[in-house]
Amino acid sequence: MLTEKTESFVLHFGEMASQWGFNRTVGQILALLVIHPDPLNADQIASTLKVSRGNVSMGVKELLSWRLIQLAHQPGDRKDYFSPKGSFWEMAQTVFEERRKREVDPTLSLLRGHLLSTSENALDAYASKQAEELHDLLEMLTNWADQLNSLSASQLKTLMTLGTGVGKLFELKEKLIKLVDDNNDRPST
Amino acid sequence: MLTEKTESFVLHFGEMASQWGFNRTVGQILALLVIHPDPLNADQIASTLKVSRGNVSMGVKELLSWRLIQLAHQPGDRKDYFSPKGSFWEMAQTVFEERRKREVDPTLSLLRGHLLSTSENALDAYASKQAEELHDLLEMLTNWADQLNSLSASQLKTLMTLGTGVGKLFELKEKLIKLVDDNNDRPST
DNA sequence: CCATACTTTCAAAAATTTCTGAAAATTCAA
DNA sequence: TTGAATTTTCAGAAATTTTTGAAAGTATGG
Repeated sequence: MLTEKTESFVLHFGEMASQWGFNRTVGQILALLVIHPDPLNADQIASTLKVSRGNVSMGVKELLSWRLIQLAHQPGDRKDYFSPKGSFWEMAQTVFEERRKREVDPTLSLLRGHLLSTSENALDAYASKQAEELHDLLEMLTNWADQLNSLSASQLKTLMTLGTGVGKLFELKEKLIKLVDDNNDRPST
Repeated sequence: MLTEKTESFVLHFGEMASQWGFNRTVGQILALLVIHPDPLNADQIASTLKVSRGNVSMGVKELLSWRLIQLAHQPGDRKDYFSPKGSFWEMAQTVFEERRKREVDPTLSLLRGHLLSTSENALDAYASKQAEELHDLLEMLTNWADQLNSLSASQLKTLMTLGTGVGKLFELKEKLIKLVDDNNDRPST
């Protein structure tokens, strides 16, 4: 039995789930486990979310395969109990990494394939040029994402307490960019 | 008529499209326009992708509403011709920004709602604590994303030519973090 | 105006995804 | 072993999303 606030939280994350590569039930299960202080078993999840037992079994299996939740047992109870695994940040890191593997890496491979083969006509030549540009952008973005993703929870916490300090870091970065820009613009003067 | 390479590119982006909030046809249309050196009209798109005229009309309408493509006319031809609007980076910026508005901002609002209201019981108290933690993480991540998203194309290009220099920036950042960490850890020594 | 060229709309069909629930499989205490 | 408790599977049902294509709508040159 959920309070109104909690229910809205769970329903909202059900709706958001598809954006993150899960279906609604999977999102709701994760949300429920995250806002609940104690581990829950599959029957509790099913009755709370009003979905079938089989659906919970599938959802829980998927969340385990993403390593977003973990299994535990209560003494004297044969049921499986589930709880979130790691902090929000660790969960986000897991999802980012997995999605990069599933979606970005294959795209980069495809684009590299385009670069290797030579083009016989003008259409192909233009396509190759575009493929290269997209490849470079994607590679650059994934590099940045990897850097961010490699931050430990404690490093992130520090950054968060820094608050506007994060902005400061970017100001610094911009100065550096400007410096390089200027060098590039007048290499001969 | 697409070459094999170009066709694989278009089909791949059709598959990827759902990850970016579009349907397959919309992804294929955008990919086709991006890889093609000249603007195409709706009939050309429909016959190349082998989808109905109506489907192209819907897809093109959506891409226009996202400002990812633009409309132009050829002299002496009443048909509408379409071409991508802006660079890959500008398109990525557009999609990021729109998705933040549609997906992240509502989530932050919901979480803030949880923070405002007081909790009557232990379950609610725990839920509020979790909501706050997630809120702070999301807000921090969107701040970073906004900073990255605010880079101009030329700034980005400079960063790309820097190559491993990007890594250097992060090393610098880590030194700064460490500095603050150390101050926090022993405030009295 | 009108006729023609073109675009949009949208109800229904098709395709795809998700969910259910009964049956099969597994686990474990006795 | 056995059998009760529990989980998993998966074929079909339900829900949702996408696509089609014919009809309605719009614009333009004559």
